Amino acid sequence: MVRAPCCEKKGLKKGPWTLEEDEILTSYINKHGHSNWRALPKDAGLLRCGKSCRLRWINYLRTDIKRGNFSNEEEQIIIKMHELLGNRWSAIAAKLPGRTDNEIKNMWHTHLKKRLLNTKNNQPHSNTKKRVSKQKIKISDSNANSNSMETTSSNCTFSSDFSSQGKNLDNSIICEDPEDSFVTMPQIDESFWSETITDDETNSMTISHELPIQEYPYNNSLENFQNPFDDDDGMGFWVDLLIRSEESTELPEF
DNA sequence: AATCCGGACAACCGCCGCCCA
DNA sequence: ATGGGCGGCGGTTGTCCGGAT
Repeated sequence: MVRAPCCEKKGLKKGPWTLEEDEILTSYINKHGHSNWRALPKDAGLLRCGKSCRLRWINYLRTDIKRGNFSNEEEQIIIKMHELLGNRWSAIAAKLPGRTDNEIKNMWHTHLKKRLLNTKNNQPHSNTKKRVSKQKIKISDSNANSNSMETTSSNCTFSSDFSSQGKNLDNSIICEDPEDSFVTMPQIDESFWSETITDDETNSMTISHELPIQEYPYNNSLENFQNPFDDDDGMGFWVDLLIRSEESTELPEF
């Protein structure tokens, strides 16, 4: 074997990335690409392991990352995809352009899982409101205090994500209820969560698991949700399921 | 004002499968 | 055919921050 040994951890830095490191990584990848993650940190002059660089790039620095709160449509797609695929975050992420598996995984564990749990316990809806957190982007470095940016107008929060090199990766507007910083969510029928799956549909699910993950045209709205799979190839089920459950484009209340 | 606590999310760890020598 | 490196993935942990007390 001629390859270098894996994971030489001596002297490698861990923990939050600094703005300077982000800049180095971004400019290196923009210039040379990332064909070899293991060699990259050494070539770029970073005291990080290749894995750490890869993670930082994929989850944070990539320019095509969509940042900001998940839309209701995105949340519902995650829920439905999770019903079908389980914890296959990367497969779910492949269906949500601009979202990373890590982001979706975090979203699931911090928000969606609890909602589903509450629903399945048949707990009454405590209220009809869902908190919307203000988007606040942090750039982790020694001067972190000065790196958060947030502006608020009367009833909307406009947040800009300034990542490395001052690049604006995403601008997002989070509208809030002007009275109490909550948004009111409509209620939908409990049957939303208990779709009956027929034998035919189950078969379709089984088949779909064996197919390569494909991207479907997701245009930020389920009204624009096109099913590229139809039923011929067995991928139609979950798409149909999503569409059928989307009479309302809002999330249920808990 | 200080402290505590829980939520959110970035980052790390370990495993697995693929690919290459 | 085999063994090891590498990338990718999912689970878990660490850290920060805001709200509550």
